[in-house]
Formats: sequence, structure tokens, C-alpha cells
Amino acid sequence: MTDLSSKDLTRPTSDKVVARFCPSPTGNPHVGMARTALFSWAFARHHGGDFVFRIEDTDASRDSEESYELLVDVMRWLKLDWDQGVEVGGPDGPYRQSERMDIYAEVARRLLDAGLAYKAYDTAEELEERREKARAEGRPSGYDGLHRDLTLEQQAAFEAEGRKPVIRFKMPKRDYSFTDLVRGEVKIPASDVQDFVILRANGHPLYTLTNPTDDALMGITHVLRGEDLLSSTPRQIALYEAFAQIGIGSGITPAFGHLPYVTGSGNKKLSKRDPESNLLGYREQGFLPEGLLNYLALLGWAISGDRDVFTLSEMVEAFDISDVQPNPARFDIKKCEAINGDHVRMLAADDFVERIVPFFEAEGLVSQPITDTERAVLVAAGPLVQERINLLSEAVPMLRFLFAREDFEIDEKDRAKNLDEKGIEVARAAREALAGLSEWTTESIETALRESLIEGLELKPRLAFGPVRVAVTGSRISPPLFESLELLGRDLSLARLDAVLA
RNA sequence: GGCCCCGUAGUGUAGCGGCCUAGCACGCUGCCCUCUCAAGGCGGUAACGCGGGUUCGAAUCCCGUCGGGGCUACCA
Repeated sequence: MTDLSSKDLTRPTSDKVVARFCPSPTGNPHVGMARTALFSWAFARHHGGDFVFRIEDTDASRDSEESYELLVDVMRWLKLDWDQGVEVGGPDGPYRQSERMDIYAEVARRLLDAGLAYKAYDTAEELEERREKARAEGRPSGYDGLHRDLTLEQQAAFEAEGRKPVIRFKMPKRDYSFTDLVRGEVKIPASDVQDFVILRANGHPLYTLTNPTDDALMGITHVLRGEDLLSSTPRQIALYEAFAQIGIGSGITPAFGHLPYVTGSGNKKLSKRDPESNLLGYREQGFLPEGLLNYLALLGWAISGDRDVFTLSEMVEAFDISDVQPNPARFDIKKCEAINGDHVRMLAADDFVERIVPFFEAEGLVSQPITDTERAVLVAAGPLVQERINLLSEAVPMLRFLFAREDFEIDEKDRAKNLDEKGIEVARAAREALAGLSEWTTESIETALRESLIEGLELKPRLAFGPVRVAVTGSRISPPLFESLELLGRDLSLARLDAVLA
């Protein structure tokens, strides 16, 4: 550990807005996290400020490295870029708390030296017993401050017993109030403030210390975080005041904004384990980052009363944290998909193709990487499916028939329904009409089929084209038929009709 | 138990004392368009948790109540 005892930990004040996102790398990144990141990012961008991406991994476990990478991956996928932080660096790094342990130790030491924190020797059992009693008597159940004013002799006595102290911060006993950016005035009465642990007995710093320390050292001006942290805000405020006294950070206290929860169905908080909360899962399902972010923004914020589809830059332009709703929102996958569909339709045709390519590669329908000929098929077919899907992955079943060869299969249910005796008769007529075509275009195919089936067999369009569609595309649901036939090509189209006739 | 936060249709929101016979979107649903599925167009369904105040007037302000959530760790 580096000795920082003589290091200057102050920093100049600045008018620039600095917001941050500082997740703890545990489990899979979830949607509530993404929304917090989005709001904080949009806030920073709207005000032309900096966005800091820090990782709070003091509690590092085995899988935190993997989680860390997932987090970075997700942020990049969402295109929530950061000016300072992990991977990109910055003036106040490092940005992973596990690499900043010497700083926390030093800050704790200075707090202790200044008499703003103290050693407490209570055992877990003693604490528990007093907590129970307090609760039974209707008093607040936090730390009662028993060891706040221990004399050196008393401390020595505890040490002699072999007890190791935790370091507790000495909360000034007063009412705390602050103006929450999304909730307005919040007041916490003095009766509910207790001294909290900043350093464990084993010397490890806790979140209660590391988070405010880093915010102070990184010049964070606006703290946007989950509402679960609302009642611990007095701690941060008091700690900031202490920092100002002993020259840590810029001496100013940041503004706080507590974002409401995103809940799942029912009223439970969307947990990290919840499959519907798994962010990477959304990417795999074919959500667009633009679409997901747009939907997430709608959970607590509205760009106006009569519009809910917008781009990220429109959001940045219009975003005002005071417009954010304080009440929790339920995540509705149906609406999320609908919004995503709107964004799918907003994509430029060539962009759309680029976005669906990975799904075809992953399914093994095209080479990996895709060849130019295969890409050309998607370029031609793209416009046919772009307006019919909400999720990118839905393009795969719809266009599978264009890439299938020996493995081409017809959905059995659809076959039974459309290719009965009558349907096969229709397919035969279609085959005959198509075989004689001199040119293979959407127009000529349509003309031939209409003449032969609608006029010739006097069928309703629905009954005429259904069997052909199923025979050729393998499904009752497909892109427009004539275009599909043209794209598939004469030989394959006729072969597929032959196959159902055999 | 104590403290804090929240409460408009099934869901997300608009609404900041009169423009509200409460708007928009998703969902559900009827019709139109149509070669399937979509997309698109036109309709329908459905809400201010409850009770008191304040006011000429309240979804909007105040109080209470009920309901939901959070915190109350040597987790974050």
C-alpha cells in the first residue's frame, strides 16, 4: 500500500456538472441499473458535463471480474459513453475501488485523527442484544453510540481482551434535510441518525466510506441513484461536511436525486436474478439499444404529453431531472417490445441489415462471417421484414426459407391446414403457371398466379396464396409472397412446389 | 417497532387551483386496408385509493386514513 499520509486530497471547485454511475459488479447487469445509468448520463449530457463510470468492487468476489466485463460490455452496447472511468481512465483514477484501498485507509485515518470518527469495540452479540431491546421499546434500532466517547484506558482494556475495533463515523446529532432533485424536501429527524461503520475490524472499508470518498475525490456534483439509498443520505451529507473540515475534495456537497425502483410484475423489485431483468438477454432477443433505452426512459420520465418515441439525442436535449416521477414503475415487456419495434422501423435500410446479420450468423443460416452473396440476399429481403418485426431476432424465422437448402422444413401445423387435398391442387396449378414464365420478377409472378389461381380456379386470394406460401416459405406467416418467390429464385421455388406435390 | 419515500385506467405517463365531460401510449377489443403476418387509418374499453378540510372552484393545496415500497448490517 502506498503511503498517502502527506498527499493533498483537496481539489478545486468547478462549475462543471459531473455525474456518475457506480455499480457494484455482482451478478448480471439488470434493467434498473441501466435506467439509473441512463438518467445520470442524460443529466450529464444535457448540462454539458462529464459522466464518470466507476466500479464499486471493494467487496470483490470470485465472479466480480466477469461481472465487471459484462458491465462494460453493456454500457458500450447501450452507447452510454463516459468521459472518465474504467477502461478510458481520467485525472482521478483509478476507477475501480479495489485499486483504491490505500486511499480509503488514509481517509479513515484522517477522520480518526481529527476526532470525526472513533473506534468501537462492541461485539456482534452485544450489538444485537441492544438492537432488540431498542426495537422492543419503540426506539430506533441503529447504533446507540455506546463507544463514542471511550477513554484511552477503556480502549486499551478492550484491546487487552483481544477485541478488534471497527471505525465508526461520528454523526453530528441534528435534523438533516436536503432538497432531493426528484422528490423535493426530505427531512430525517435527529432521533434517527446513528454513527455508522466506515471500516471493518479487519481494516476493510465499507460502501458508506468508499462511495462518498470517491464522489468527493472525483468532483461529483450530482448524485443520481436508487431510492434505496434515500434514507442514508444524511450520512453522505455529514461525511461531506467532515471532508470539508479536513480538506478532502472540493468542500462542496453534491446534490442528490433518488430515482424510483423499476419493479417486475407484482410489486417486487426486479432482482438481479430475474431473467426479464437481464440486460444481455435483451441484446440476444434482438432489442435495439435505442429501443430499450427509450422504453427505460419512459419509466419515470416523459418527453411530452402526447409522444413517447424519441431518439437519445432528443432525450438529452429535453431531459430535466426535476421532471422525473418519484413513484416506482413496473417493467412492461409488451410495451418495451412495441417501442423497440418503432425504433426498428426508424432504422435506415442498410443499418437494419447490419443489425440483423449477427442473428443470422448466430443461427448458422449464413457463413460466419457472412459472405457478400448472403448479405445481398438480406439487403434485398430487409425491407420486406423491417416493418413486420419488433425484435431483430424475429427476422430469422421469417427469412429462414431464403437460406435453407436440404434442411428446408414446412411447419407441420401449417402444412396440415393449408396443404390438404385442395391445397395441393392449388400448388400444382401454381407450379404450372410459374414454370412457364419467361422472366422471374415480382410483377410477372403476381400476374401469373392471379391469372391461374384467382381467375382460373376462381379462388379467394387468401385460399389461393396460402398453400403456395406454405409450400415455398414453410410457414403460414411470411414476407409478401410474390417478392419472396422472386428472392428465392425460380429453381428453388419450383423445387419446393414439386416437393409438396410428390 | 422506529424513520423515510410513494399512491391518475391492467401497465407507463400528461396534468403543477378553473382550458379536465381527465390527454397520450402499450395492452385488450371492433372496423377499414390487405396474398399471410405486420405496418397504417378510424372507433371502443378503462383511472384521479379512501375520508375530511381550504377555496366561488381541487386530480392539483392541507390533514388524516388505508395500501405499497425502502432503510433500520462489520451488504451495496
